[in-house]
Amino acid sequence: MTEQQVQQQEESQLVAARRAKMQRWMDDYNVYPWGNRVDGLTSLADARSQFSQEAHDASKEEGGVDDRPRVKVAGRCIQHRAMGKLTFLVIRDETGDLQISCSKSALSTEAFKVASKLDYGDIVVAEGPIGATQKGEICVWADDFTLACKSLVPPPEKFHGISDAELRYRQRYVDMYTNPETIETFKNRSIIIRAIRSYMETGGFVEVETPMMQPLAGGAAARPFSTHHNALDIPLFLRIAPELYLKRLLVGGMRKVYEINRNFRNEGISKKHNPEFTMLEAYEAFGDCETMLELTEGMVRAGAAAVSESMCISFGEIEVDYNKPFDRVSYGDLFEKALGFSMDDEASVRAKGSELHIDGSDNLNHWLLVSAIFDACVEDTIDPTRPTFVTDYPSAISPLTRPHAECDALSHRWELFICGMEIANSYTELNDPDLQLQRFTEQLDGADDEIQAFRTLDDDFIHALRVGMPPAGGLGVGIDRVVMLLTGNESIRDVVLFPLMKPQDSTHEETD
RNA sequence: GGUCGCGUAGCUCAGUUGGCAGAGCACCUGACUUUUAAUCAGGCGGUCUUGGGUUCGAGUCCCAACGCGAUCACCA
Repeated sequence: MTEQQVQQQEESQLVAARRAKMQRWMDDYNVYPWGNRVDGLTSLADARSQFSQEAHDASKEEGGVDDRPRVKVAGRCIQHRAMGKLTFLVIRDETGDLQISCSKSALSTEAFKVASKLDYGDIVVAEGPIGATQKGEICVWADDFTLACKSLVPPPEKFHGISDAELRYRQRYVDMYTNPETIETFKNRSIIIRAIRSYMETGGFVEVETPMMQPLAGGAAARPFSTHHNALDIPLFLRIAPELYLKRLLVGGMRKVYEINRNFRNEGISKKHNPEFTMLEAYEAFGDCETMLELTEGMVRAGAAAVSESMCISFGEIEVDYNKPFDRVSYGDLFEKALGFSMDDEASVRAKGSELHIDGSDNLNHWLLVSAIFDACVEDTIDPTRPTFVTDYPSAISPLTRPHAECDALSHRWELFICGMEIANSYTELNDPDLQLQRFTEQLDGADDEIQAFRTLDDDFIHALRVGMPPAGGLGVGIDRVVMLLTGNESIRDVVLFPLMKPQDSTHEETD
């Protein structure tokens, strides 16, 4: 927000009213509007569960003993109904909502005044027996009530929460308290990632952290973000993948390693792409892409089990049953089934390329053309309700992958698709240093000037391979996309707390 | 980056053929001891995203910019 906008907001009438009210409370009732430490708080869900009908009934009898459980709770005011000598308000915390009933006769004059004039958004602490109203609403009958934090900004519409997607992403904190399902999603994200970590640890994988700022951005083909280190006066790139560093760890002698962390790719933004995204990469020495396939199926299932008892989870119109074994189909079979001719049939592939008006279809390498056709019209033929491993990718589009011994056009690589999204990518790693050097060199030769500017041969990685990397399986999993699937959110922006947004106050210098 | 759609009060939205800027909620004042999006009475609130243009007159029509969304491209 610009200073001007902040100023406008602070000058608005609604804010001014809240400031005035706060000042009155400070002057007249000696209220400190910013609160202090509070011990012994009970969550709202906990407090609600402590309600006892017997104790409630007994407390209403003439001369009955009041042994209703006492609770101390805190939350943000989301509803407020003042009725003269009685005020009802509903507060919210991350576990749910609970009504607080404030009777003038049970509270100090000051506390009752504050309660009856409370604003939506104020954070309060209330203490008292947990009981119910005449209509049966479970509530805390407050005998102590204090302001914990004055909210100076009025909340959006009180009943429906905010629906404007832009506002939800820009002011996530407002989205979170007005739309409880937002917190639910991010708690589930945490649960899923914890389940995945636990699954990896159980499998003997060691979590490591490798550089996010790299002198050479390798391990994938994306465009990197670039930055600069002042003291060393060198350019640095935000990593596009941790791959080349994780493999060095296998060279060093670690058997099973994984990393869950952010990658940064300077590419387009879409429902499935945020410029920074969370990726799990795992490498297992003496494994191959088959071991990684089994690992991945178990991992996705562990995540699903952590957030869903039935493990049947809807994603838009699609329902996926994660109990069932995942499908697998080879790249070539899928291609032939979708198009009616083999991907080895160069003439038909060439013809199809022209038909689809694929860029450079006349002189593109056969396998690159196959890949373009595959992306254009074969991927969509995968049943979205069935998690599907597509295996045996062409080597030409898999420069870090070991080719098949019997047919070096194909490689030991698979990708996992669920609901039309690419979720994971895995290969039997190439550990022949000479072949790897050749692949890198070919890749660089094919690159245009712009790509050459940031893609440089990683000599040290080749050196590491010469030292010797054991045969290994490698895996990358798009964690955000897994969370999308397992929480039923169709946009990556709904599973990333603070998705990248264009600044609203962009002052653009016109350079003519 | 291309195409299409949207942008009106704090929020959600209406605004007719181009003719005084509207509603509900929120907010302010008052009443009310069992409310459930409480109710009742009264009141406040606008750079119609921004900048140009057409017109006697523009929220409305035209052009451009900005932001958001959808979609395509890009992303092995």
